Amino acid sequence: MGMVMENLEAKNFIEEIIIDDLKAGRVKDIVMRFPPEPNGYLHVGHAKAICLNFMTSAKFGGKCNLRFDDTNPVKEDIEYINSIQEDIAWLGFKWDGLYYASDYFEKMYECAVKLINKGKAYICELTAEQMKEYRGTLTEGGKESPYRNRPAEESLRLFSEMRAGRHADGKYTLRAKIDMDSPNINMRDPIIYRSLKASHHRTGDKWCIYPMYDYAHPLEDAFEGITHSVCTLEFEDHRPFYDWVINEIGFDVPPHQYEFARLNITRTIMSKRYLKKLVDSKFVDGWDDPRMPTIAGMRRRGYPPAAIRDFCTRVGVAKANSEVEASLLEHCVRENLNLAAGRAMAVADPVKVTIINYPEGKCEEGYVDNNPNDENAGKHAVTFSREIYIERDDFSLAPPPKYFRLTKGGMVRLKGAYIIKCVDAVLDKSGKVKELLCEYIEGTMSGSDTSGIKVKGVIHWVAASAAVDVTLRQYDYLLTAENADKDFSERLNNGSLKVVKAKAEPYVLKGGTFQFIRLGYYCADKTSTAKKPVFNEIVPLKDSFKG
RNA sequence: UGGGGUGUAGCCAAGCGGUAAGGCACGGGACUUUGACUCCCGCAUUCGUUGGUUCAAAUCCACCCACCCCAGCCA
Repeated sequence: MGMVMENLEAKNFIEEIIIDDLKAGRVKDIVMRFPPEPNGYLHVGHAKAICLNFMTSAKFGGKCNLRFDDTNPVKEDIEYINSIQEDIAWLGFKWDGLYYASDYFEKMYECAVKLINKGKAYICELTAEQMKEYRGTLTEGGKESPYRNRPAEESLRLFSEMRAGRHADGKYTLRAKIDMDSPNINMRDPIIYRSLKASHHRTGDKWCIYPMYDYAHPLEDAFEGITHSVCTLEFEDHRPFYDWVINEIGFDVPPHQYEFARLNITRTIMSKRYLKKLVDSKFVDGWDDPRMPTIAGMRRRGYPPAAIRDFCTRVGVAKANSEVEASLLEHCVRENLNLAAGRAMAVADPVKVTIINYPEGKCEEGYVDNNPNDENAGKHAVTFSREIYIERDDFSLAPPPKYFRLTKGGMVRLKGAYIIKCVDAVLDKSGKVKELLCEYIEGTMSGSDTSGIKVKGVIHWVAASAAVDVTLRQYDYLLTAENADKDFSERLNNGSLKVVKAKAEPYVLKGGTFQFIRLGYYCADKTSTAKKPVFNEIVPLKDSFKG
């Protein structure tokens, strides 16, 4: 271990802490954990935490557990437990231990009894309103509860009665006895157990008291031998209580909590509460709707897991609140797809082109690389014939300066086939292009071009005879929000889901639903200044290929 | 007016007393059977402000300013 250590460089402050702990001999094996509450699907923000915990522990030869922090049964569900496991696995991580906070309920109860016996916890009868009043304010200390010095025996008795369900919810709470005058509100005798007669998705009706997060979390970490417990910034104020619990119960290898800034992405809703609202109100098809910033949604968009991992690595880990530009995520996706994705041509908004000098019924095959970045990927044939489709915006009646694609009288190369020249455009009564009449240039077939003609533009296309209809969905943007509190519904109604019937070459496309990822030419989007396409390839969505 | 945090380029982010890494974005050029990709080149005389210590400060000290979090029987 020591030898290995010499070569390790810290990439962020968490790693730095770990290296220091290792060097100082404070810990010898690193154990981390990802502890979601199963109350929703995972989103990219979680991906950052997942990557942090799994990658960091792996880097130091340690372990990383998946632990469901299921201490509030009313918000949790088995569906979320399943989806979370799926998503983490899809992201490419394997957890060492799979645990549930609910498995520790008995041990946690015992710890609470220990605290009561030590005189460090008591049963309080203050109502929620009184509790709030007694808690004090940000600037003034609180008042001690009249039940604070209740004898341990009495608290013990009431606590076991709570457990037995003999008291109504809200009647009693178990509180840690610390300091009602603390400037840190979390230390003003926080509640550690509440009565809650709710059926738990795993323990059923066995329990009717549930531990609070602040009390449960340090114990869960300690039980699992977690050495470095990483959470987000808003828990910084909770750390003193975390340490209090660890210290009062006493553990040989005390876990420590460290905090980092959560991920924010421009124009992206990253709050489970809002995402759940989107799902519940049916603004989206579900948690895995491709417009959602969830892991499941991104999976359906065709984002490769490696791209998400790369993104999480590139955003870094620090304590400054920040908002990463969506372009970084998009860059990671494009980069990954460009290297790995197989290519096929599809036309999202087709306009018919007739090659007037090409014989009816004749067809030829051209060959295009399956992946220009991978020599071993091979080629596939594309059929060329008299009637083809090209992208509507690959032709311009009134071309702006430096327009490289098709214009009246201009020439363009059809990728993998001939150079064509547009001789006329047939318009409908509204002035919209209905059909283009073109001529192909003999001797310009891709791969055997002897013409010496150079054209600036190359466009994608599909042959009318060979093309198959597919449903192409262009998800231009994830659901976004400048301000999630304002005009929420209105923005949701402007969702960017566009479903269009499109034509695609039949090579890999067997019909079904596809996400179209554009590769190649300039395609500025409407709301950003990006010149690069957001998408680069055609990737099957879930359940595609079934026609 | 309490406590806990954070301020380095448009956005992230290294830096840990020796004279501002890297990525994204952006600009310019080369290349190109998609204007993408790839490849070059450029992009902070300055690190929230103001003072102080020092031969030397983004790094140490002090003050100030700005922003974020905390008063759930949620996590």
